[in-house]
Amino acid sequence: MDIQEKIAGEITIAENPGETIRKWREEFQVSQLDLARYLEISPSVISDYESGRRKSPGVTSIRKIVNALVEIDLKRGGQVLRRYNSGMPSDAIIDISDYSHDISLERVIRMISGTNYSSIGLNRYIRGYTIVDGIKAILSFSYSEYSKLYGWSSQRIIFFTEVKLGRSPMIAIRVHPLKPAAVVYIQPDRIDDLAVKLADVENIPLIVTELDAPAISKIMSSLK
Amino acid sequence: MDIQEKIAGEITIAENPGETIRKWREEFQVSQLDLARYLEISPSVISDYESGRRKSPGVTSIRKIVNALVEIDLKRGGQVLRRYNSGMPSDAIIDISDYSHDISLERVIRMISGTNYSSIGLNRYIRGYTIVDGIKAILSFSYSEYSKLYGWSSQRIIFFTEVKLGRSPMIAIRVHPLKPAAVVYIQPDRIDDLAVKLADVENIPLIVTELDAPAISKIMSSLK
DNA sequence: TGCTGCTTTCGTCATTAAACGTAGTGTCAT
DNA sequence: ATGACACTACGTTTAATGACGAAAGCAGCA
Repeated sequence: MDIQEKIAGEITIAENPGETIRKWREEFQVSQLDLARYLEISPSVISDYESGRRKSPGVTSIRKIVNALVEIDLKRGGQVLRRYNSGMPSDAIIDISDYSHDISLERVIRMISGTNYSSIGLNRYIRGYTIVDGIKAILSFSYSEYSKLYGWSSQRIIFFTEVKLGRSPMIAIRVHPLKPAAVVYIQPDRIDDLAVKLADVENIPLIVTELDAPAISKIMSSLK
Repeated sequence: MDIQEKIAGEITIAENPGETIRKWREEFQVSQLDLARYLEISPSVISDYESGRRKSPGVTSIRKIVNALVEIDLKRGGQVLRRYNSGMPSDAIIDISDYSHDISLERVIRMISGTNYSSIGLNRYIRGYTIVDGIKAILSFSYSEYSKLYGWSSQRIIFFTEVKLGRSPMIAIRVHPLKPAAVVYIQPDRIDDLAVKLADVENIPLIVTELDAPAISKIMSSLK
């Protein structure tokens, strides 16, 4: 989920959408005038929204306003965005890609010679994959950056390298709202009971493979 | 952030809001007819939205629709909501309380004979504390339930029992948006390097105490 | 075959959002 | 005080929303 959706959602659900628009405009430190100039409309329009004369703004207006705030901030160097989004893409993500259609999880697991440690079945479909360095991700990702693991669809496999007991990755998944379709540990030292238990609770298959990350990357990117 | 805002945000930002409305209506397994009946409007209105004849629905319409979907699901027992929100209150929280004013962290750590394992100073203040069973919390809390650890203020100490290496609790904190003022491990087996590193990165003092949970509970509740 | 339930399409109408522009208030630095 | 800037208030226009209801297209199914 990106920041635009978060702001738009807040505005839409708020008792008073206008006030919420104002809150975010001020948060971004954009004057009504600047916003109006950017959108090439009259400043009074912004005032009308915020004061509540326009009681139920349409999604197009909201989208325009929210996008404008974000884009203005980006032009200024993205200072505000960084507070919410903080950080740049890191080197924790080794490979990430999305497919344009469903791919059978069972087939993928067969191709990477995976062993299922959980009691969750493999008859589901994925639309993307992410290969991530477990330790680096934990150390370098802030909360909101975890959503980067999910690319365009949360219906995906996440591969973790640098796994010792396998607890950390499953706990990160447990605590985070987005859940992958499957988790694969790449050459882990061993698999802790808690990791398996968490996988079962979350209804996420927990797979182990002895192939290495480059090999997996090659296989996954060649699919379809 | 609750689910209504998430859905509303998605609808608003989507290229095609109507399709996104449909997606969520189907996700909730509500027919256009049921939704229309609940909102006491004609089914054709829903169809008009979803088909895109109404290109820029206002926030009131969206709010009504989103709330209706959630309320209908609740009436049916909240099956879909649980997938996103999952879980009931648990017995993982041993004690939780809030103070009506600031209390010096340094003083608290002295009273519980704590040792600071991190390089973060103790000159800060807390407004509450939570004592939680680390394992049970991880197993029974869904994402949104983690906020229960924070009571009224996130300016608080969180005590964890049942700690082995001390990685899991810090990872949970790392991944979650709310951050406590300090973390205390109650009689851990040992302290892993990664736990300390995470505490430093998060700027949260990581303390260890050899007192047991009931003793801590007594001390913390007697404060002021 | 015909019924029932779900959905779509469309013509129509009242209301209101979306925009303008002008006029006006308040607050600063100069 | 004289701009410059940020915002508010309001009257006005037009295009679109929000709603209806009727008709008709598809399913499944007894």
